[in-house]
Amino acid sequence: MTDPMDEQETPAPLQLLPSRMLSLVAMHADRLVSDGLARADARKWHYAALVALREKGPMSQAELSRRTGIYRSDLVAVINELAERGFVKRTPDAADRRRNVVTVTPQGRRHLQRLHKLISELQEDLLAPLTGPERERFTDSLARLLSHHSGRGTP
Amino acid sequence: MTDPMDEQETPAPLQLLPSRMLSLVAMHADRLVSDGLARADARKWHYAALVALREKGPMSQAELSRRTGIYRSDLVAVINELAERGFVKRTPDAADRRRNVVTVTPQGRRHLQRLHKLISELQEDLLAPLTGPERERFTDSLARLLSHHSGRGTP
DNA sequence: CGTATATCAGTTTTACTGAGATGC
DNA sequence: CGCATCTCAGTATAACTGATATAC
Repeated sequence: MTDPMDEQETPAPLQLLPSRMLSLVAMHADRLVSDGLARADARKWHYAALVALREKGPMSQAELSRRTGIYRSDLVAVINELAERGFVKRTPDAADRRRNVVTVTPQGRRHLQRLHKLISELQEDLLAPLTGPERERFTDSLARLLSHHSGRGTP
Repeated sequence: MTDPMDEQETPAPLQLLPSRMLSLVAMHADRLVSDGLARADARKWHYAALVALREKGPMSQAELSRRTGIYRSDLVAVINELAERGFVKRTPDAADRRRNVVTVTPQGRRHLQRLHKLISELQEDLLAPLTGPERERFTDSLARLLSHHSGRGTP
């Protein structure tokens, strides 16, 4: 009493759809990273903000928001958290008094070093089942997909 | 006046972290698929449910929930939507009157065919920038990552 | 004036939890 | 009785929107 009507093309088993696998793997990756960062009392946006500040130097919150993709409104909380922990300093911009300039402190720099190490290990864990060359091809493909689907760089 | 303290390892530009790229590409894939399905008046879970029913034949909602990963509570709405459109039928199970048996209708089967075609095209769009062999390697890597990080099959 | 900034408050979305009614 | 099923109602999280005050 199985289904008597087997027509033309059989839908792929759900699990094998690239879009679905991407979504699931991304979820796992996300949990991996979030949990890892949580153990270091950090969140993804903490890392994103610190990296951006480290790359480009001190900048306003609006600027930081644009660079990291964190919403201007949510950025407030992120900076609060980083400031509470002494990793960044928020100082009014003398030149444009609407702005706060966000600066990484020495402790923030040390913290970023730790996070960077942590994150590297987590990427390692994430890609564990792939060989070296496979990882390169995989991340290269990801980069190509990303730039193709987001018109350019930071979405 | 750039930052005078450049220590050891430079954190990778955020955009190039595999975990981050995965997340972004997955988001794009998700929008692609969701939007595509929306144009066919469908949602991802509709497809998932129909595929599972097509694969295994009629089953109870609890069973369907387990197979698709849709939460028992959310499944109700999914089945409602599919039933409204005449794609599935919900009938009490005579053998176990707690259960509803969900069956795909002929229209449901046709609908699934359409969705299947649509989804295939969308996968095509998703992987457009990759060559044939690259796609194979990419999806193969995804599958390996998935099975590695979810202990097995459906999470 | 129109535009940008920082902040706060609120919505929307979706995964997820809890509890009740029914039946095994 | 304990356990499973279906259902509804509600929480939690995070992305996202809107509005306000201030300054350019």
